[in-house]
Amino acid sequence: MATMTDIAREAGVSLSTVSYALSGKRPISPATRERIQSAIDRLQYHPTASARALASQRTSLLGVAVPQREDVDAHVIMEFVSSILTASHEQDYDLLLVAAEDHERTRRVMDEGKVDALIVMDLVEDDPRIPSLAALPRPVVLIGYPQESGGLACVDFDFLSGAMLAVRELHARGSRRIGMLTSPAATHRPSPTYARRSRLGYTMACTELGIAPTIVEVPSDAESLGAFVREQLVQEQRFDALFVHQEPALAHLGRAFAAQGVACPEDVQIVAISPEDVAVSGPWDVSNVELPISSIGRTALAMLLEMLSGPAAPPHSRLLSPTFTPRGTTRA
Amino acid sequence: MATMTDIAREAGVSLSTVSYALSGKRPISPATRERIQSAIDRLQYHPTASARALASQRTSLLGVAVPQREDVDAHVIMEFVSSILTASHEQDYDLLLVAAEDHERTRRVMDEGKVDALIVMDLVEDDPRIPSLAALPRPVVLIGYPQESGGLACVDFDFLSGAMLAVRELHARGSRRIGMLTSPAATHRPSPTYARRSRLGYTMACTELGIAPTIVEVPSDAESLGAFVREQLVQEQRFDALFVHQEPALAHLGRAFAAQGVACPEDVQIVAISPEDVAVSGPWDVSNVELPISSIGRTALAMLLEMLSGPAAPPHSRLLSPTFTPRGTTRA
DNA sequence: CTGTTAGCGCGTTCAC
DNA sequence: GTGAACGCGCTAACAG
Repeated sequence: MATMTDIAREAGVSLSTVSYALSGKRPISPATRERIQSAIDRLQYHPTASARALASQRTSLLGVAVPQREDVDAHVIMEFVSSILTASHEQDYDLLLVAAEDHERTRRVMDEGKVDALIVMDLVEDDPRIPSLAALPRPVVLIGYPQESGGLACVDFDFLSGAMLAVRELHARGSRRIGMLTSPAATHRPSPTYARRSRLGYTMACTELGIAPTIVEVPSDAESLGAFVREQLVQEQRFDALFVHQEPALAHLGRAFAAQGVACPEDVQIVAISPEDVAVSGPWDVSNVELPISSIGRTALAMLLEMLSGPAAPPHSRLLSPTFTPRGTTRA
Repeated sequence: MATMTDIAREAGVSLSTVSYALSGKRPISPATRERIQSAIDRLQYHPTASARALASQRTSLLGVAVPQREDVDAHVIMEFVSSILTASHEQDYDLLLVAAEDHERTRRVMDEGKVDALIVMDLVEDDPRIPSLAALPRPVVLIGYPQESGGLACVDFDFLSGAMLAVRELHARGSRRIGMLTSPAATHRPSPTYARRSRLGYTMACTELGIAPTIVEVPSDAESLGAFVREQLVQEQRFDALFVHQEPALAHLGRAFAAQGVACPEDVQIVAISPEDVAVSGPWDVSNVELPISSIGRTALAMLLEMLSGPAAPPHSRLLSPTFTPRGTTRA
């Protein structure tokens, strides 16, 4: 491997001249610049990352803690990672992956200066990692919005506003018995930070509109959802609209509607919070409040880079605003 | 940030003693070992990764080139990454992610010594990156088995043997008109390295068994597969068994069978090549030849580490042997 | 068993 | 505009 010294010798100049020619931090005469470049090409020179990192105190690497638990949607994780990866390459950073479950390792990666900053995905309420992350000397951004973030920067979708928007849209389209469908709250396991927020937003919107909130928790399998449709929609006719915050339920719900003759949007309107692709991939095209995965990823990265540039802005959270997209499951 | 020099002073020993105490490359008396450890704790010392990398010529980082194209299954990619991540952590390596599409960057990461070795996923036939990868001075392992691998190490599932196994199992269970169902060969786009191999295995097995091979190419949407079932299975009764190498088709196929009254496994038996989770996630439980994603990932990592340890074994490929799991779509 | 010393390759002062 | 010198924090000979 050729070093800068080799280039200097080969080009007949001094070491620092090569350095300045490469960094551009000082004007270099076109002539020597030329000879240096040709030496670089000839010797196949590439700056050594670790030497550069040692001298400059920056690695051009960003850490990303990715969850590996079975119960988080691999597609969503992949889209987060992918958006962050693309954005970081644009800023000339590479990504260092660590398993979120291995928090010891996540810490080490920061402590040893393997990365310049860190993004942590899949935060949960009362996440035990928060104090430890807050104590780190380098920038950290959380994806998720825990109630107690320990002063850490957070980026997430604004689930509260999103839920309110969904309810208002259903209300504006004539529905008055608007239920919320969601997964059973896991009291034992840690709960994602968004679970509480969407419920709260739903309840607030109902209160604001003067209608009674009803949160229905149903497991995400076909049988449970079939039973829900039969009992609560067909027999009791309890709801004329559903706000669904439960992505895996959407497809089953659509089939249950079809099987049991529930007309949508005539009998029951539906608005979901979901990424666009799951809204349109099932048996029907679901009107939704968009969950902007890629935007969250890009925003998290942008925030991290701002923090790296300098402690300009005080620590804060960014919650992405909701947008509603009417599709086949709501009336005009 | 405390440095090793600080520790040495604090513990009243020499710099190298600290280094050796940490690396364990030299016996240290329990007494001084103790004082060093206490100094480390007291000063919150952590070795600096870049300095260590510069001096030791190894980064403890492995590169992984991940594809981001829409047409590769995010789940599969995620499972590859996840298995490699877990395995590398076990060997005390971290993973550096690069976008496979950005091959320029992939090269740079190797050339600048940001990683010790590289895994490249999602190889295609005549992959243009192969010559460039083969010229790299550090170990490279491909996931995939291109016809011309340029002497690079490859790891993949043995699709040829897998297809043969599938056909034999169907034949052993009484089927004689065994068709192969797969995605249309994209003549324009690059084709994954496994497409040809499973077709070849299917054809070879048929020949071996003295039956006529028929490869049917159907797009993976519900309509196309419905039409296929109606025309070729219900009307023509062309096949009494299908070997399916087309994961996204399985669920649609199951629903089409149900809708059109094709009895499985009575009328038509089915064996797929697929990961277990997709085999059992659809409307039926499909007998399958397992596509062992995690094993491929772990094997690729193991191979990389062997290459890093020393050029013991000559360059070679590893193809994982198929296993058949009977489920609901084959007879006893 | 422990100290001393010279690099690893690059960044950044200084004087020339 | 250019060259020499030192430091980043750690590793690994080479002594003792």
